[in-house]
Amino acid sequence: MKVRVRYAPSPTGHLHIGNARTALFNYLFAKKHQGDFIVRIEDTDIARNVETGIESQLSHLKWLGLDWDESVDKAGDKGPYRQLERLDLYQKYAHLLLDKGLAYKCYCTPEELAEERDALKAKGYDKLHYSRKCLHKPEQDGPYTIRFKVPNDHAYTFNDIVKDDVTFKSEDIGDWVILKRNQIPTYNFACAVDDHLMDITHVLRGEDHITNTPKQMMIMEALGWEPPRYGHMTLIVNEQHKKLSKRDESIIQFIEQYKNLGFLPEALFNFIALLGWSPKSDDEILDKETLITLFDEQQLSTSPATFDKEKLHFINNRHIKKLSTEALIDLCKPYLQAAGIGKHEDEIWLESLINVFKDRLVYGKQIVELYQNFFNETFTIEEDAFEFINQVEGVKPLLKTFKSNIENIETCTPDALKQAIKAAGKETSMKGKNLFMPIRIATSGAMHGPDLPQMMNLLGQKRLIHRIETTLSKLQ
RNA sequence: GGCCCGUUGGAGAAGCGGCUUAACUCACCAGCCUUUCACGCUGGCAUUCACGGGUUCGAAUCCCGUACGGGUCACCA
Repeated sequence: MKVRVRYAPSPTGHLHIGNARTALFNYLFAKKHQGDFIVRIEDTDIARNVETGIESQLSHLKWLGLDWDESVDKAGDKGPYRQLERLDLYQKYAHLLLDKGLAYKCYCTPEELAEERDALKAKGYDKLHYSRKCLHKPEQDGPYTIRFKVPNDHAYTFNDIVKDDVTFKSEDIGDWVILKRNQIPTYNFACAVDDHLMDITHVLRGEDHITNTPKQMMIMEALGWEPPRYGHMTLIVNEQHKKLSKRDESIIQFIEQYKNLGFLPEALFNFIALLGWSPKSDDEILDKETLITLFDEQQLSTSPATFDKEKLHFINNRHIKKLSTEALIDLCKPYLQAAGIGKHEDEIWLESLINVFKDRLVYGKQIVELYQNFFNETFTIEEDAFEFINQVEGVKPLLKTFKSNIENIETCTPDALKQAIKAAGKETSMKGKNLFMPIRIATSGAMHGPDLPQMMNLLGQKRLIHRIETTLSKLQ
């Protein structure tokens, strides 16, 4: 049987990193097994739907490099792919269950139910299940919901792709609503119906869905359907080991934000694939095609995946280093322009700027920050750098010589600057670390940084001279 | 509280009963390279797998208990 998986977002907001991961693993699984990847829109919460939700979800999936075989914009023969367009289907099956005596109409109001629950809670009960008081109520007028009659004394066991055998007992589940007052299905019901009707063979989703599984299984069973294979991936947690909450400010959570910061889609794809999964290979910098061939659902982790920001930065940096100069310029240019940087400079200047920072650039927008720290008009020397330079024997003659060498340069190029360094070394008999470090510190203020001649060239003669003078005055 | 799940170095993680004197990656440290820095390369960094018991010739790996952490209990998805 052909593998068919689905990613089923609700259009209530932008693409979240957790959802992106679900989508990504379903995609990987489908591609790995030459199956179909379907995107189904679960928009049954009409109060929370956002106008642009669908478009936003789909466009960011696409940006990440996930393409689908069937969805709202790419019809297959199992559509429609939006749940609000399938209401007749859910209603049909809900009434079928009603006819079979496996479900019943409930006339309780939300207020009544809340009261009931509060009363149970007050008595200290753990199970706040519905009382079933409408189970035998005669047919009456007015709004109603349809509740599924959960079988007594039934165990739901499934072999989870990630967690192996998992069992839930029916006594832990109360009769639940399958069709709301507004005749729209609830999530678990619509999901079960659609998974069957769309021939879904495998369901890969977050662990927060694991308690939904028995509910979906009982619908399948009541309707005489074969449930798909389920796999529940561990949650993504933050540094405090809490589930990523959309309000958590410590982590950037939406794909769009990463895109806007100038993260690369292939890097994000790479990073997300490592969230709760690991390849057998040693290398962790992987492209989409490699990830597809390497993917193995047996390698899905059972312990929570910690969102490691450092790792994301590392991975993105590695992908940036792979970029051609042209691609990197395309990435950085908009941020520089927005910050008003380099307006009067030419393409060559831009290219050398980017080449100088390429090695340490984490994401596109960071180029602005790097630029500003680097060209800062108020030149300051870092503490450890000053300590170092201050104890170098003969540092002042060296810097003076170097300064005059620079002043004598006619056309400033990296090569001319390199010669200036060499000459200063020769004239003052300084070499190695004691030659390069003072020059680096006097011109950049730090002990670490990009390639010296390249960087100095970017700074320009005037600024270099000024910085060396500042350093000299501090040295006394 | 009930039910489900997890716990390996500074960090992310591999490990699926003997090949583990615990892989790999990040960070850190050292060496080489480059007359500096960065890159790159090489090496160092858990005698130990939350704790207690058990099974076994043998356990990070299986079982039980404890502690801690998390998820879930809607006419939300």
